[in-house]
Amino acid sequence: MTTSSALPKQYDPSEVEPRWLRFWLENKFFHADETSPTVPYSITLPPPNVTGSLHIGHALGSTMQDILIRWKRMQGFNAMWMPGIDHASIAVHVLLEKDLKRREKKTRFELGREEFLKRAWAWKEKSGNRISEQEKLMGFSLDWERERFTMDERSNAAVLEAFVRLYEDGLIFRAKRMINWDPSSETVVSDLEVDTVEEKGHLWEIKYPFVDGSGAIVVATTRPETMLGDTAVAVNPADTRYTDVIGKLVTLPLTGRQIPIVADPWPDPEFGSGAVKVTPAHDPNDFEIGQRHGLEAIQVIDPKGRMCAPAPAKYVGMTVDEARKAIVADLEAGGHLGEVKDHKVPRGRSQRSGAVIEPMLMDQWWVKAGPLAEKAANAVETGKTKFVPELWTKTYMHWMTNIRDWCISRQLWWGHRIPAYYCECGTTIVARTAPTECGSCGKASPRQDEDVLDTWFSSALWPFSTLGWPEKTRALATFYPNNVLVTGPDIIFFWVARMMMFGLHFMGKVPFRTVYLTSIVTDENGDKMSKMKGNVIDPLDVVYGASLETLLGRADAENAPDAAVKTIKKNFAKGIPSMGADALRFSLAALNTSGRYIRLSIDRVEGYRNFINKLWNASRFALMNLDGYDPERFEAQLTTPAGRQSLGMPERWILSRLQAVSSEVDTALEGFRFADAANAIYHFVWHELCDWYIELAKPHLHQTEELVQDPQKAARRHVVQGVLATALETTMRLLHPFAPYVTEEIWQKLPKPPQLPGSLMITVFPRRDTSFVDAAAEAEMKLIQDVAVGCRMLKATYGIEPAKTVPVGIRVSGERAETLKRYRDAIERTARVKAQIGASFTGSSEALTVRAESGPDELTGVAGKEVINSEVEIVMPLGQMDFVAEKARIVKDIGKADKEIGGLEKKLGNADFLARAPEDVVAEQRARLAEEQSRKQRLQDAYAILEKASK
RNA sequence: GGGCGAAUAGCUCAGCGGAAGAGCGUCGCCCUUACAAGGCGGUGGCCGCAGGUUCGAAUCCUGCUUCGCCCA
Repeated sequence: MTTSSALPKQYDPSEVEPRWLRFWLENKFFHADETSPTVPYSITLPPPNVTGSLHIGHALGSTMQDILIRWKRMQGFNAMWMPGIDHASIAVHVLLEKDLKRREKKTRFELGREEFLKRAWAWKEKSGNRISEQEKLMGFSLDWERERFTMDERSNAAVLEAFVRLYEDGLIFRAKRMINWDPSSETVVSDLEVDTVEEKGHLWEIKYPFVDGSGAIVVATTRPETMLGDTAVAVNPADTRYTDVIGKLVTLPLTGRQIPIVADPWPDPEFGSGAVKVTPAHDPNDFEIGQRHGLEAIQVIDPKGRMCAPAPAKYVGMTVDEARKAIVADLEAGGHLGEVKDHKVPRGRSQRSGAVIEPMLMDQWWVKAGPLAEKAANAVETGKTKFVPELWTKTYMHWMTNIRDWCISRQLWWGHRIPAYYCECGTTIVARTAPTECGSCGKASPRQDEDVLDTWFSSALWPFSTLGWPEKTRALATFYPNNVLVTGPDIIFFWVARMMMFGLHFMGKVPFRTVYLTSIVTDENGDKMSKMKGNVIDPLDVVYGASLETLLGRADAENAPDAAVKTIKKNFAKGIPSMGADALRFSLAALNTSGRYIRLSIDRVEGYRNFINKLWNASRFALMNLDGYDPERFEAQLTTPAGRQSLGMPERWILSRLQAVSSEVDTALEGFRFADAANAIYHFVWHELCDWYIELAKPHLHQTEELVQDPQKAARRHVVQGVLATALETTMRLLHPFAPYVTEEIWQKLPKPPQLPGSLMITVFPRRDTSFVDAAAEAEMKLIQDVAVGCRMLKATYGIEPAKTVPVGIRVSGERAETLKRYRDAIERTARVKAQIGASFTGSSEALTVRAESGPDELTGVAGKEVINSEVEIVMPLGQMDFVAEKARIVKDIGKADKEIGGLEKKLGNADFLARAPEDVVAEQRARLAEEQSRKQRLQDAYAILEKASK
């Protein structure tokens, strides 16, 4: 017999996890073969950014993907999950440039392109490998042999091909338009990567004198320094105050230039003076006014964020802020300044560098988004791709139908260099290989564009570039389109939308059939996790544990602000205990409801770690009691009707419940309801298997002399062993996608038929087998549970220690009495009572008996009474009962019954209800009323007995 | 300003037309030989407010209040 020392009392993930990870990797169980004839199921991991490490958002999304992939793999699909890393052009720049500045006090321009790229690659090697390692530790079953990088050779080839084809199709062009300029990194940034925040500022009124000397027009502006580039003043044509001045010329102060007053719908007569200055080169709205009126765009701010010619020499070289001060002072000195008010000013800041964004007019490369977006919108409208939760469809559609052209050039070095070549003669050549000479003038070596492409350009190709595109590979044929894309809603525009556009354009098919959007993980207070705040929970810290010192040391190394250090000290005063990958994964699944946020705290994970431990101990118990068990014999027994008959009610019950939970999990996962699936398993394992089945199994498993002698008992023991082992084995398969390590560990130890494969992860996921569904067993078990719980409640009410066995009488008749008698030992064991079962009571406060025949109760003494329903009640004789407490409890119960009865009577007294409600509903309500009335009567009887006794 | 959403137990959230639920917390009692990372029991709700539809509303509709998020 196995002894308890064979398995530790507490599950130790640190010992278990590395073993199975190695086993899975060595056996290449994560690898999918594209030539396999089985039905494919594929997911592409949204590639993590190479600058980071695995954070909690990745842990969430990837856990959901792994659950899907492991589930589908076990269902027999050819499941392929594509791993990779994103080169994150601008993020790497920001990081390396900061480092360069701090350590060497240099800019990237001083370092040079070549050396900078060398460092970027070195960073990629180090950081990229770390992320992959972390993904492995989480147990993610990614197909590592396919791992890719957005700047590896094959990706480069895909990007080049895509650019050239789009150019040839007229969907990529170069044009001078308004862009968001980051003066600190000296590059364009995407609209999507600019946050507009309201900052404190001023509204300045400036007087522009009319050229004809007839006074001045007052304009209001939040950016006085841009006046040097003004080329008009605009007023609303509906604004009667200005009707007469439209068409006049004003002199631009400080420059002496003459500019016109134009009528345009843009100025809001209510805002400021109603007249606005127009600077087409430095404001998107002004640019449009400029377009409408054919105004010149004069650039007075350079790419470094400094004033430049043709601004007056005095200001050239000043920063925007310096220029503002100087200009305001000069305007005031010249008598051109009007009122100055405090004003909230919207300011764009780069999400990446934090720098204030300058709108600038520049030549850049663009993707013509309209035609691509039309197809992408249509694919969702026609259901070729679906969003889950469905509400995100609107966000996607809204963006797609208000699409703007996509600026794809970046003045950065780390990325895919734009395959455009310029000749001195003015010709632009876009080609797959560098041209040796200009096609139109014949001059040698046209110069390649210095810029690189927006990172998201390569991401948009990712679902098919990873499978070999532009080559027509077998992998592409097998795994494209993907079944699902899992990502966060904040990434809909970056990834989802662009993958849809490029997927449809290049492949002619949507890249994925379903887009599942995860919630956003926040801390327990609902605040977004941030290193600046110190409330970040690092998934690997949860898995392996981290002391407060470790956390503080890391914060220090990352130059975290004092506030963050304080938060860390408060939130993680005792550090983070090691929870194991399974506990974290299960927590993320269980908390992933359809809400938009997941508030994660260590306490919650601890709760689910306890669940893993509970499962571990249930298995430990089973393994201690499975000696002599023969899985093949049991399996054979289950396949015959006679064998099935030999199962006891609790066995039939737990196998029936197992069917229910299996189908719940399956249905929930089909609908991406991960929390429902996880909670169904949690409830089954804890509150059905452990709380009831194992408790009921114990007496049959106990190896005694008597049992050895009695062949019937030995046979019964074997059946119980079989059911317990089977239930656990099935549970492991059900739970495996959520908690792969502990389930594999337990599964490997369980005795099971020899024909099963060598790893749990390649067994078959449980399917509903209706032959095991047993409503009768479920009803019988419910009665046993109700009675046992009733007994426990009576005991708890009177402060009787749970371990102490007390006598109870159970009044019940008919079929139910038979059930209770048959499973008397079950009640006695689970509630720790000595039960007498019969149709009526007689007795006193010290002892009672139950009579087989029905008749009036003759209780002369005091007793606690629990009414289960109209046909079952429990009485417990008590010498020193607290009459007051018991009467109060009964009064409360009568109150509850009264409330129910009142509601039901009202409902049933309503003629409209009787006439219009479906028959079965009416019948149900009638039955409930009868039940409640009977229950109330029993309670009143009990009360009367107490009254009599206490006199 | 435009759009999208949310409000249910102390907290986090399920439920989305026919008996108000779970997990965590909290309060009692228990070291009951699988598990104290445990067992048993209890407490706790005008289902945001006001109307409407319906025989019947937490659930559907309208308005309001409060709070999020996205876009300008």
